[in-house]
Order: sequence, then C-alpha cells, then structure tokens
Amino acid sequence: MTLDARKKNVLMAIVQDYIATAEPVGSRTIARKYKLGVSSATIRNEMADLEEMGYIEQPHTSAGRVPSDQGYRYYVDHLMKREEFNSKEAKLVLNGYLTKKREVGHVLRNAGQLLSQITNYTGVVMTSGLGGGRFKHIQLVHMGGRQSMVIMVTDAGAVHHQIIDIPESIQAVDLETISSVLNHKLQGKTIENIRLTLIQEIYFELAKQKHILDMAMDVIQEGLSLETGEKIYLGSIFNILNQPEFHNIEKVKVLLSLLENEHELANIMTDVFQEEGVTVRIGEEMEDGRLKDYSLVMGTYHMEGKPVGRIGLLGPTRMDYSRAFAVVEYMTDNISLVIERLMRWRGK
Amino acid sequence: MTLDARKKNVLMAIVQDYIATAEPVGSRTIARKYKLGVSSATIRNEMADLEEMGYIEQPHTSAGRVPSDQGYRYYVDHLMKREEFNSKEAKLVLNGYLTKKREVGHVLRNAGQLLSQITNYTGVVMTSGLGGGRFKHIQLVHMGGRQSMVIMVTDAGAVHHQIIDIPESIQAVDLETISSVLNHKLQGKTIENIRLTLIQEIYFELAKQKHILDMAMDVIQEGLSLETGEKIYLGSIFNILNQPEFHNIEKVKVLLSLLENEHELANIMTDVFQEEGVTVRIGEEMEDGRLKDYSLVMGTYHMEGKPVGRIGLLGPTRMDYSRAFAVVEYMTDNISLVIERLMRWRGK
DNA sequence: TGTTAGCACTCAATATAGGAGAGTGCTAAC
DNA sequence: GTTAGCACTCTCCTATATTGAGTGCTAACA
Repeated sequence: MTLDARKKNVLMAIVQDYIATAEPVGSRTIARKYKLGVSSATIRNEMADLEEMGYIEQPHTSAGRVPSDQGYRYYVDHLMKREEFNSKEAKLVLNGYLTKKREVGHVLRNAGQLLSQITNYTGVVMTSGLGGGRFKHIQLVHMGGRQSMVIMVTDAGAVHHQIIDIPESIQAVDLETISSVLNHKLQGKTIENIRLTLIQEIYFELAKQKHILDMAMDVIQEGLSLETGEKIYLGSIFNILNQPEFHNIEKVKVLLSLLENEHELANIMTDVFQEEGVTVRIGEEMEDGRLKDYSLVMGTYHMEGKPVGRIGLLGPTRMDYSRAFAVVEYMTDNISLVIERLMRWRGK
Repeated sequence: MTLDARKKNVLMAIVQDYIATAEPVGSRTIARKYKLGVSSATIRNEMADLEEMGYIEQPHTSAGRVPSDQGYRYYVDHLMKREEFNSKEAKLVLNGYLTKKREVGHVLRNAGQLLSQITNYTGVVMTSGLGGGRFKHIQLVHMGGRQSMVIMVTDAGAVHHQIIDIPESIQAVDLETISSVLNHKLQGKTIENIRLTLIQEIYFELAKQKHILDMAMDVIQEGLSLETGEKIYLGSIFNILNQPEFHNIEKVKVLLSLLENEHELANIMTDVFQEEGVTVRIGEEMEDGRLKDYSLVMGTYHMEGKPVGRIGLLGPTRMDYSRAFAVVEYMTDNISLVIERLMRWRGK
C-alpha cells in the first residue's frame, strides 16, 4: 500500500491544511496554496484515489476532504517533519517547581498544567513507577489515646502514612521497639525480597504486638507494591475547549466523563507502556469508543534509565502532531532530568 | 420592602416553577398550576409590581418572568420550605471511604464526588483548618548520599514531608539527635506557642547542625501554620453539564476557568467563613463577575466544635435551593462526624 | 496516456418570509 | 379590587429560495 510522490504531497497538503484551518479542504485550495504544479482537476483525481484507499473522507458530497484516522497515521509515520521544541521559559518553569517544593508530585502536577498551557490540548501525567521501591524507614508515632500513625518511607522518596487503632495498653516505648525492629530487618528490601521466613522472624520477635504488626505490615506492603503510587495528574481541561471541535457540549461531556475517571485514563495510557520514544494513538486505534475523535500523543519519562511514568497530550485527531511530538519529547526529557536531580541520593 | 401574602405566593410560584422547568413562567401558567384563586389578569398585575420592585425580570417583552438575584434571595430567606435530606446510601458511602483508607484527604475528596453525584451540581470541599495543629512528632530519615527526609506529624493527623540536602559528614546518629531534641522541645506546641527563647534554646543545643535545623524548622513552621493544608477537592464537573443552562460552551469555559484555579475558588469560599449554618451567595452577590449566573450554597464542617473546613455546592442561580440546603447541611454534619471518628484520639 | 478545462450536479449554509404561540399591557366592565 | 377581552410584541419554528464551495464526469489536448 505505497503511495507515489504526488499522492503523498496531496495527502500531506490535506492533512496540514486541515490541521491549520479545521475546514474540509478542497481541490482548488490545494492547487492554489500548495504549488504542486498541477491543476485542481488532477488533484481531484488523486483525491478520489486517496479516498478509495481510505486515507481521506468526505463529510458530505459537496464538501472538501478530511483526513481519516488512517490518513493521519500515514502522515505521522511517513510524511511528518519532526521538529524540535525548545523553550527556555518552559525549562525555567519546570525547574522553578522543583526548587520551590522538592517533591515529585508537585513537579508532575505542574508539568501537566504546563503541557496544557503550551499546547492548548489536555496534558496528562501518569506516574506508575514510584511504588515498587525499597524499604527505607518506618516510624510508628503515638497520637495519644488509642491511635497511632504509621509512616513509611521508600528509597524512591515516597511517603506513606496511615492512622491505626492500637490497644490502650501500648506504650510509646513499644511502638519504638516495633519501629526499630522493622527498620532493622527490612532495610533495603523490595516487595519481592521480603521472604516468608523474614516475616516469621519479625512476628516471632514481636509476638506480643501481633495486632499492630499486622497493620504496619499492611502499610509496608501497600507502599512497596508496584501499583501503589499510580497516580494521574491532569492538566487544564479549559485549554482544549479553545479547539473549534468543541462547539457542541456533547463532546465536552464525553471527554469529561473520561477524564474524571482516573482509572480508565490510566488503562488507556498503560496500553502502550512498553513502546519507547514518543508514540501516538489516533482515534479509533484506541479501544474506548469515546475517544474516537481524539488522539493521544504519549511519551515515557525515566529515572535512572528505568521508565517510571508517562505523559500524554490529548487533543482532537486534528491536532498538530508535529508540535505535539516535539513538546512531549521535550517534556519527557526534562521531567526525567528534574526527577533525577530531585532523587540523586543514591550512588554519586 | 415587605410583600403582601399574595405577592409572596406569586413570587414563590415563579421561583419554584422556574427552578423546575428552566422556562420563563407566565401569568397563565401560574393561574393554572398554582391555585391562587385569582385569574391570570390579576397575577399579571402582581407580576408588574414584582418586576418594578426588582424581584423578577423579563428576558424579552413577550416572554414570561424569571426571578432576579434579589428574587431568589427573598425566596431563600423568607419563602423556601426547609426540607430534610436523609440518605442511608450516602451515609454508607461516606463511612465506606472512611474504613477503606483512614485518611482525611480521602474522605474529603470523595465527599466532593458524592455531592456532585447526588445533586447534579458541582461539589466543592475545602479544608482550611487542618494546618494550625500542634506539633506531634518529627523524624529525619537519612536517604543515603547527601539527602535526608524530614517528616513531621501534627496532632490533627496531617503529615508533612520534604527532602533536604545535608552535608556529607552527617551521620544517621546526628539526625537521630536532632529528631529527638526537636521532639522533646516542641511537643504539643502550636505555631503561636513557639517562643523565640525556645528556638534559641534549640539552636544552642544543636549549634553544630544549624544548617539542617534551618530546613527542619522550615518544614515545621509550614506544617503548623494556618494556611498550610488549605486544599480544595472538586467533585465532578461532568454532572453540572446536565443542567440546561450549559447549552453554550462559553458558560462552560467561564466555569472551568474558575474551577481550575484553586486559589480563586478558595477566596470565594472563605469570603463567608464566619457565618454559621448553611449560607448561600446568589449570582452577583459574589464579587467575581464570572459567577454572575451561579449560586454557591455553603456550609461549614467542624472538628471538636471548631470549624475546620467548608463544603459548597455550585449550581446555576436557578438551582434547587431547598434541596441544596438540605444536602449541604446533611453533608457537613456527616463529614464532621466522620472526621471526628477518624481523629478521636485526644480526650475521650 | 496523463492532464486539463468545462460543466452539470449536489448539498450545507445562509437568508427570507410567513405563521403559530406564548405572553404582556391596557381598557372597560363587573 | 378583579376580571374578561383584545391588540400588540416578540421568539421560535418551518418552509422556501439563494448562494457558493466542491465534486465527478466528459471531452479535448499535449
């Protein structure tokens, strides 16, 4: 299914013009604006061919042509020029978030916002790899009365805490003992590393506090497990409403119903987690039918070479892929950098 | 500016009908549906009076009447029957959130969602009082390399943490020392309670670690200060789009531009923090011009008798005030209860 | 054989006009 | 003070042209 040079040019012209104007583009427009050296009649013939091959479609008989999902796909894979995005401001902003509050969550949340602002699409930032770290520290703090707070830190810098009930009889000293035993035994362990025998050992040593131990272990387990810490930060939804396709409310509703459900969104984004570099899912390539008019450009950011999360740009299928790719690439690189800097305690 | 009984009835009929139908209501409709014992002509006269007094207005000459902000205000203050909201499911849901993950933030986030779901308006939950607690515990955890994590817990159960740089020379023991000195000296202190002399004492005792101390004190200061922990949880925005007034996108945009800015939203809600019970701001009563077509029904939730946050329902001015009041009242009561239960360690 | 000019045809979008209907304000009678 | 009646206003809906962009097809041309 290969296209000759002129068909490529025509398709490229259609995609680019439609991206720029959001209007179906006709043969005359192409002949005038994009000097292909042929008349509109010839272009009409080419367009008829392209339509038959499924790259473009007609909203109705007397309208121009609009790229189909397949057309966009061909454009992205074969025709699009990869541009570079480089913005000093964006870099400053990102680093600003870093220095103001040295927390990953804060950086990611604002990265999502930034994505939305600079593109007018909706930025999505997902973190999935911050769970699954190694045990670093646990602390049971007596809150008075019959409650205590369990605080656990992983070496990835994630903090998990939970309030638990404790028997009246427990003293601060007992909590201290539990903390120190756990700290000693579990130091540096990952979730897979914690052997059953080790747990038995701990339970044996702290036999009297089985009840508290149960709850503390729950917190540890959850804190170290891979799924924990999966979190989605949405950029501004406002910006995408500036796109002309959002003139009717139903589309907005559909989009919101999806965006407000973190879980579904995460599913869609993890769908292609394994792929490297910037990738895109166009319209019906995504399983969720609600997204048939949208495209999602995604990239993966890393920490010490390992993928720890993804960012995405959600826009109409008629989005500026060239720019979107550049921005996503730029942002993944910079988020990786910033996180790396934030967490550079190991090694060095 | 008092109204006679019949005018009250007419106004009430107009407000209720408009709330129910979202259509301007005419004299005939009132005469037919609300048996006031007079003809439509008489009602027309009354309506003319009400319009002159500013309680109702006409979208255009040959349309029915619509309540003005002032009309809604009169309705809410003098005419509205206060109903009760009582939903076993809502209570179950709320308690469910509590038992699954015993954290205030989790409860509040879901309370916001719940508000949106049961009313089809947008629920807003604000917490402002969870900062400003008493110092409970601090822990400096060595993360390896040149970084350490400061974790502070307040007696209100809030956990604050931040990663700080430390000199290479510092040992885990040193961090332990700092932690224990701070824990000892600051136990139970509020932000106002920490005297300068006390700080000097601490700095004297830990003279060698001034640098780390500075950063730890920052965390403490921020954790205990009143503004910290001010946070907004938004319910679903999706639901409010079901209201007929949202047929045009511009309104949605305006709303989103406001909702996406936590800071502005917080300002609007704290505007009336001092008032007790359920209150409402109608349309132009709010300073922000963008809200001129909206009303915000608000209530305060408490912890140990002290106000610690607010919830709000944002809907069109044409909202069902009676129900909104009932729901807000119900939710504040139940959130207070749930939080109380979550934090019932002191006293008892 | 590929390209182009020309032309009839299609169809959305826009404008125009004509009711229909809901509602009002006013007047006069009760 | 209340009401019936009526002329008037204005939106909304529908039907009908009109316009214009764009196509597909055909026939002529290089």
